[in-house]
Amino acid sequence: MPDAAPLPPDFYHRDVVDVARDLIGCLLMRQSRSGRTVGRIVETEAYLASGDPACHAARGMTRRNRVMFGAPGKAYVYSIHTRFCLNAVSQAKGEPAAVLIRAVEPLEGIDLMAQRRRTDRMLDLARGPGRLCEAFQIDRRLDDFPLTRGTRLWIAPPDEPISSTDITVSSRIGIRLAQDLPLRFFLDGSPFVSGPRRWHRRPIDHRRLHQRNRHTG
DNA sequence: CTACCGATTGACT
DNA sequence: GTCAATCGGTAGA
Repeated sequence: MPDAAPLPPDFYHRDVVDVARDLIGCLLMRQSRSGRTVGRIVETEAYLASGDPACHAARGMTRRNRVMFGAPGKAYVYSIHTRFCLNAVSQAKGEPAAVLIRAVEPLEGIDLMAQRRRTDRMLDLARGPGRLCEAFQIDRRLDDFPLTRGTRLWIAPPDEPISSTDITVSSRIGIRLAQDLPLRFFLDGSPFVSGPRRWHRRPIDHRRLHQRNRHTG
């Protein structure tokens, strides 16, 4: 595969929902000392600058989410449950919005991904945001890194055209708040997509409700 | 400092 | 389908 040029800053300088949809089919590129890995983005989620309580920026700037408040086109990498998640900061400076890259189809550097993930199963290499980051050796050192340079970590346009009719929307995965917003996009029919393949509503978490009720009396 | 919690994953029924 | 290990981030005393 030839070197693929990165998407320009203007690509990210648009409504975050448009960016999330248009990232489906794009190529996630990672060049590290140990080699190159490439994957086709098959699943994303948008996190909105306003009206979205599930967005990390919903309750103001902190040390963790500060990158979201900056210029579009940068990586926002955060840790959760000992894993990392990769986002592309989008929309506009001062409007903290981002696209979570949830899954890619491994295309190049599959052996390297398998080594990092300690599994040979193709479907376990980069299906899910935490697995993806492990396969691509992405951690908080890449927080605030520009995705528009074509070095270390970048995103390139699709290698083959994606029809908008092949992209499905659903609710987002793994969040407690704002579960009903249609902000998850995925490539219809791809086995490399994580989670449900159609619209769903997550079940009520009774354990958490109980804890919450007990705590608030 | 403590307490709580999660944009997850892997193991298990 | 269910469940919890695990730890950095966050808020608050």
